[in-house]
Amino acid sequence: MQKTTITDIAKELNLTPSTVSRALAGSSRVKEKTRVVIEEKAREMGYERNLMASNLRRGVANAVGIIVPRINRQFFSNVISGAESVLNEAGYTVLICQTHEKLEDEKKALSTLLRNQVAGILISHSIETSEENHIAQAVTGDVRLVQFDRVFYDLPDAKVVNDNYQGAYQATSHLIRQGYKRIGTLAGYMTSEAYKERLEGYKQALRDAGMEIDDSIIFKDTIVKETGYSQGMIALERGCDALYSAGDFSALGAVEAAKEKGLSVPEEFGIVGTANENFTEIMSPTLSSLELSPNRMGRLAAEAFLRPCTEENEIVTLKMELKTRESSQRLSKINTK
Amino acid sequence: MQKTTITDIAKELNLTPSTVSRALAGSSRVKEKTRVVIEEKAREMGYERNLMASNLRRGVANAVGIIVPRINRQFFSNVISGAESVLNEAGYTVLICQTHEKLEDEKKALSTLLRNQVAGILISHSIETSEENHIAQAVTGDVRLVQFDRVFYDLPDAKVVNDNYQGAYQATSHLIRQGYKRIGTLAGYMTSEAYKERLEGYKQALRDAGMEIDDSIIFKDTIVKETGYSQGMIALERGCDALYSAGDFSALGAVEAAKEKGLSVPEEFGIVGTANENFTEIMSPTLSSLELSPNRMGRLAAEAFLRPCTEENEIVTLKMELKTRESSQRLSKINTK
DNA sequence: GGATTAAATACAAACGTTTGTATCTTTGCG
DNA sequence: CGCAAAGATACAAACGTTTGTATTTAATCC
Repeated sequence: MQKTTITDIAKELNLTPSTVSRALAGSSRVKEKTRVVIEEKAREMGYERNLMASNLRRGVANAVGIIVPRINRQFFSNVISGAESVLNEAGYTVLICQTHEKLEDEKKALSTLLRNQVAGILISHSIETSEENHIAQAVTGDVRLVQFDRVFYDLPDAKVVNDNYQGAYQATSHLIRQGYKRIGTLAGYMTSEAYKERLEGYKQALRDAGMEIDDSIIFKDTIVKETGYSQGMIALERGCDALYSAGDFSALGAVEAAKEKGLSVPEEFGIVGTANENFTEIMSPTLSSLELSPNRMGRLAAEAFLRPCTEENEIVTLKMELKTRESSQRLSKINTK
Repeated sequence: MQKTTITDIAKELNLTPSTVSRALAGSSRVKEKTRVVIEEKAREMGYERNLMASNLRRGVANAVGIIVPRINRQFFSNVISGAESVLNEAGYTVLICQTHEKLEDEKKALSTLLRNQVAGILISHSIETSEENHIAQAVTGDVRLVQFDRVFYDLPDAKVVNDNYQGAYQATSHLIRQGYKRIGTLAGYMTSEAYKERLEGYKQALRDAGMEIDDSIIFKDTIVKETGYSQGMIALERGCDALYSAGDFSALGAVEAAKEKGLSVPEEFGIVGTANENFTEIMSPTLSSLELSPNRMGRLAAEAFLRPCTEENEIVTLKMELKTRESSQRLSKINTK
């Protein structure tokens, strides 16, 4: 059972493929009446346009690639989900590649997508990626690039990012207002602008409150639970009574460390995480966290791609919202109002 | 800056496109020496095979589609992740579609994938999907189908499923051994074979223990936290002292219900969930749960697709492993050994 | 050394669409 | 009625590969 082609339809109706093609594309060059007949026949014969042929002829695929470090992270899968709805709506197919945080895989992914003639690439680079050359040189001419979350500001394309600075500032200020005196941070990977910005927000909040910045309680290069635990331990030993963590998993580790030290949270130790993972509401104590909007980020990234002649280097920034929960709520709610 | 084609390379070397094509495909019909020269030139000119053209000519794309209800569910994103590694390794591109649990979207996804000439489709059908006709008729001749997790056994293709029956049986038996006397179940959606099987496993465990099966404490058609809470409430009112839940989120809701009723877990109320979501270890009390192997399932589904002439209707079953945690561990560990 | 065979490469058609140009119809107008 | 101008459709080339067949070149043997 061969798939039906426009040539089949044309033969059936004593027309030419070109007319059929134009009819199905809704061109004004074919008479209303014949168009209806053609559409009817196409439906009847179960015609489905062969995208390979169409794309080949037109020189582009209506496919868009998305490159993320890991698809099975809550944040990224939600970004993808958001982008996918918008892109499907607009008639695009979505190709998804993971880099597993490896530069090598990122290069492979770019090349795969280019071979597939994608019309655009939405990318959040891997932790291993410290410079943007391979991205710049991969994306030539007719492929539109959009970066999200983890971005290189030097590339001339649209970007959608979290307002990491503002978020970290807000979280840290909150801890200060709660009366914590020695506030450290689990700062994450410094290869990523996102984490650098969070660190800056943290620092500025301390400065604005007239508090000292102590490098010995700024912990870098990790975002998982295990290292959150070990770095949390060290932080406690160095006298921290609060931490702003650039990730929720590391915050979780730090909470465990505090419990093990016999400290009560939030009375003796306060903490705010980032990302508002689903477990933050479930754990005990519940974890205060900065809420991101991954789905929204995905939608916006997709829209930035779709927008026809957007100005180069447009940057969309998404505010982060602090969800205050038990882990940092030392004063009663009334007092803080 | 036009992309280089095999014709460009051919001209440059005074050869024909066919020779270049064969050389790059590693055909034995071209001399070793010229192949090296061609490969060299191809690299030098930055050649990348145009997949649109290649696929068109060969009649298939080396792309595989994956259809899941939701990409941002821990379980499915891990399945995808597993499948993707295997498929990428084998030179396939992966197209991902979500159905949002809607039949309409599922049909759309199938049609999208077929238009893209995918070589195969890995699918886990939506909750709304109660029969398999649209899948059967979509997948004609040369498209290989593999179902995973939620499957229709009537379709003649490879399947990868969890051993739901065994898992539920194991979980329920565990609750029985712990001395719970009136064990209900949050059974999930009956449109899915997976949940039906879990229900059967639950029933059989009760039967084998000589316990009565009471339909009034078998709750159906829900897997989220909110309904877990409300159904949990009813279960408690009907005298349940334990529940096997076919999902972790509904189990979470039931735990909340028990807490609200002032019952201590696991002393007065025991519960086991399913899926081993990441929050099960984090919540308090920690939640016993049946562990699935989504990544493994993805890999196996991909391998089933790749396997050349596998027997039709091959079914791979993955054992579920009970992770015993606080929520069901009423007897001391020593006693249960 | 010429005939026979094998190895290497060239030729050309095909995949199904799209699209610029050419041809044929119809319509409107003087 | 005849002619120009639209209007509608046909023709044909092209997109970049792949692949069966034909042709050239090199190797082998008596």
